[in-house]
Amino acid sequence: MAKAPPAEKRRLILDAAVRVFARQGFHATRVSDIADEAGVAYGLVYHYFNSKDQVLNELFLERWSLLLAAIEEADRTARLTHREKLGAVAGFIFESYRHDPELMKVIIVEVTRAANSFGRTHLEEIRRAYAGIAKIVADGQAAGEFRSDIAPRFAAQAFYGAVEQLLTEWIFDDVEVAEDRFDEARNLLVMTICDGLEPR
Amino acid sequence: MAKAPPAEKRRLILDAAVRVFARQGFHATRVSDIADEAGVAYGLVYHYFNSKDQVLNELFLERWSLLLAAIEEADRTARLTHREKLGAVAGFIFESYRHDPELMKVIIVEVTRAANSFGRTHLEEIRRAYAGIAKIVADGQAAGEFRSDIAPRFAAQAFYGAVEQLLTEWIFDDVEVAEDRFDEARNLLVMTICDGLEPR
Amino acid sequence: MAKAPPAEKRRLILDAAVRVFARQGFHATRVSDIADEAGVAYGLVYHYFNSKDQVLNELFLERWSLLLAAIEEADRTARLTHREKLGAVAGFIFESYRHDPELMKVIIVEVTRAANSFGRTHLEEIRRAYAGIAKIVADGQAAGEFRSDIAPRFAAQAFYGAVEQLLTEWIFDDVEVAEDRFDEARNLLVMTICDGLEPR
Amino acid sequence: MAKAPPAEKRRLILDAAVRVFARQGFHATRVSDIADEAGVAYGLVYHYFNSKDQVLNELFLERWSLLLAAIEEADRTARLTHREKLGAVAGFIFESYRHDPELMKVIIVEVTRAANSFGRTHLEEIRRAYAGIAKIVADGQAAGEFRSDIAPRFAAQAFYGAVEQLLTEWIFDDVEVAEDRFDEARNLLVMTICDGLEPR
DNA sequence: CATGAATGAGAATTCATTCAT
DNA sequence: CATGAATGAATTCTCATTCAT
Repeated sequence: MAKAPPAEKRRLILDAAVRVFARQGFHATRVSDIADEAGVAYGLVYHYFNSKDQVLNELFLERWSLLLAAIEEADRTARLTHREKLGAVAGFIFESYRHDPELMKVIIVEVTRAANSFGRTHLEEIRRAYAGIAKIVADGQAAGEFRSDIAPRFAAQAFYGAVEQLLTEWIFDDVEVAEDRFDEARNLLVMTICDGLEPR
Repeated sequence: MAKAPPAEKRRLILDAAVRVFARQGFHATRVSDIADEAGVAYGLVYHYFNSKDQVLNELFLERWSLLLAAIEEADRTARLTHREKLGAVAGFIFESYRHDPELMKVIIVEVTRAANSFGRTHLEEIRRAYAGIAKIVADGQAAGEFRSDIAPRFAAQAFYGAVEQLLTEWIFDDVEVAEDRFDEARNLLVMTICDGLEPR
Repeated sequence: MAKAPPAEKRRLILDAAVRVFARQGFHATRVSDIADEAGVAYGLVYHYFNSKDQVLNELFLERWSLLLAAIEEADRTARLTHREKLGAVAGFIFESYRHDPELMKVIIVEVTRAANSFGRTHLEEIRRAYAGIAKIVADGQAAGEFRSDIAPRFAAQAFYGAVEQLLTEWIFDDVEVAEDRFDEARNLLVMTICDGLEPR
Repeated sequence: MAKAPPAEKRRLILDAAVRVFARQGFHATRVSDIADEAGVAYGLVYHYFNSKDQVLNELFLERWSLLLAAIEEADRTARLTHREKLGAVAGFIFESYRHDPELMKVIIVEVTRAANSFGRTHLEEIRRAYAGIAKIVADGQAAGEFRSDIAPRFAAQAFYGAVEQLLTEWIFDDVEVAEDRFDEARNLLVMTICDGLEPR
C-alpha cells in the first residue's frame, strides 16, 4: 500500500486559506479561521508555515508563476499572431478565474491591488507579467502588426488593467459567472484593445 | 475681528489622515499617527469622527463626488465628441492625481480596489462612475461614433480599468510623476481605447 | 421684574441627572448625557459641580437627610406607639418612592446597595438611619412593647432590609406602582415584622 | 501518571476574579488585575472567557444554582416544619458566606443588588429564588402554620431582604465575622420573621 | 506530525475633566 | 454664567505567534 503523501495537510491548509481569505479578506481572517476551515489544529498552520503572511505569499506565487509561464508560452508560440498572443494571455487569466474564482479573488484583491502591503512585496513578480505583455506588444510593433506610437509598456498596462477590472467586477458581483462569459470576455477585450472603440 | 472658522482642526485631521494613509496604508495607520501628523490630541480625532473608518469614508466621498460631477459634466457638454468626453473623464482623473497624488493613492488603494472592505461599502458610489462612463459610450454608439458590438458597460470597465492601472503604476513607483506625463497619459489612453492597438 | 433665581440651571442639572442615572445607571451615564437631558451645555455641569461623582453625592445627601429627619421625627413623636413609629418610617420611605421613584431608584441602586463605591463613601450617613431605627426598637423594648431577646441593631437591619427589598422589586419591575400598593406595603411590612408570620 | 486536569487555570482565573472583584468591585477591576492575581498571562483570561462580564456571570450562576438547589431541597424535606424550612434557607445563605465571604460579597454587591447591570441580566434566576421561598410560605399557610393574610410573595421578599441586609452589613464591616454569628443570625432571623418583634 | 493552551504586544475607543473664549 | 473644543489617560479586547506535551 502506498503511503499517503506526507504533507497532504499542508495542501488542506492552503486550500482552506483560499476559501477564508476570499470570504473575509486577509486582514479579517484569523489563523484560527484557517485551521477551522481546514479541520486541523490551530498549531498545525504554524507547523507548515512561518506566518499568516507566508500562507498568502505561497498562494500568490504558486498561481502567479503559472501566469508568467502562460505569458511566456504565448510569447514563444510562433504560429500565433501577436493579437492572438494577447488573446491567449487574457484567456489564461479568465480561465484561471473560471477554474478557481476564490483563488483569483484573493490574488487580485490581496496582492496585485494592494499597493501598501503584499503588492509591494511582490512588485517584482507582478511587473514581470507586465513586462511579458509589453514584450508581446513590442514584438507586434516590430512585426508591423501593432502601431508604434504607443509605448509597449503603456499598452501592456492598459491591457492588463482592463483585464483586472473585468475580474474585479465579477469579484464584486459575488455571483457565479455564466460559462459563456469567459470566452466572450476574452474576445471582447482583444477586440477593444486591438481594434479600438471606433469603427474601422 | 472675524472668528476663526469653528472646525478648522477637522480639516487639519482629514489632511493629515491623507498623508499617513498614503504613507503607511489604512490598516497600518494608528489613530495616534493621524493625530500626531495633524499636531492635535489623540481624542480630537474622535471628537470629529466616530471612527478611523469614518475618516477614510469622508475622504473618499469628498473626492469621489467630484469625479461623478466631472463625468456628468463631460456627458452634458454638447460641443464635445464622445471620444473627447472620454478624454475629459480620463483627464480629470489624471489631473486629480497631479493635484493630490496622496489622496488619489488612498482612494484607489484603500477603496476602489479593496473589494473586501471599503470597496464593498462604497460599491454603489463606485459603480455610479462606471455607469456614467458607460452612458457616454452608449451615446457614442447611438451617434454612430462608436461601434455597437461592444457593450457600453464592458467598454466602460475596460476604459476605467486601464486608467486605474496607469495610476496604480505611478502609485507603486513612488516617484514624482513628470508634469508632461499627465496629458500624455490622457491622450495615449484615449488613443488606445478608441483607435485600438492595430494600425488603421 | 424679579430676577430669575441665579442658579436655576443647577437644579435643572440635578433633576436631569436623576433621570439619566435612573435610566442607564451611574456608570453608563456620561456627563454629556446629563447635559443633554438638562438641555444645557456640556461644560456647565462642571461649572456647578466638581465631578460626576459630586452630582450623585448631592442627590443622595439631599434625599437621605430627609429620611434621617423623618426617622428622628417619628422617634420624637410621643403620641405614637413604637410599632407606629416603625410604620411611620416605612411609610416615609414608600412615600418617597411614590413621590419620585427615579430618585429613589438611584439612591438605592447606586448608593445604599453599592458597597464598593458610593455605599462605602456614605457609609456613615447610611448607618445613621439604621441607628435611628434601632433606637426606636430599643425604646420599644424598654417600654415593654417589643420583645428584648432580639438586638435592636439586628431588628433594625431586618426591618430596613425588608423595606429596601420591596423597593428593589418595584425598581426591577419597571412599571408604575399602583397607588394603593404604598399603604398596603407599609401595613403589611409592619405586620410582618412586628407580629411575625406565625398566627397569634 | 495521570494527566493534569486540562483546564485548571480556568479555575485559577475564576478564583482570582472573586478575590479582586471582592476587593475592588467589578467596575474598578481591570482584566489585567485578574490575570495578575491568578498569576497567568493577560490573554489567557480571554482564552477561557469571552469578556470580563462572562467571568462574573459564571461566578454568579455557579453559586446561585446551589442556592436554588438548597431552597428546593428544603422545600422537599417533609420532616421539617415550614419555619424550619425557612431556617434552612437562611442557614444555607449564611453558611455560604461563612464558606466564601468574598464570593458572596461579589454576588450580592455586583449582581443581586445591581439593578442596572447584572441584576437585570440575571433577574429571572434571582426571582426563581424568591419564588422558591414564596412557595415554602404558601405551603406553610396551607398547612395552617403561617397566617394567611400576608401574600407569600410579599413574605418572601421581606425574608430575603432581611437576610441580604444582614449579609450586606457584614460585607460593609469588612472584618472577619465571628463563628458563632452565623447560627445566631439564622435563629434570630427566623424568630424575627416568624414570631415578630412583639412579645407573644 | 499534531495539538491547543499560553503569551503579551498592540490598537481602537471612551469619557471625565480642563480651559480658552 | 455659559459654551463646547481640546486633552490624554485608561481599559477592553484581539490575535499572531510560541511552546510544552
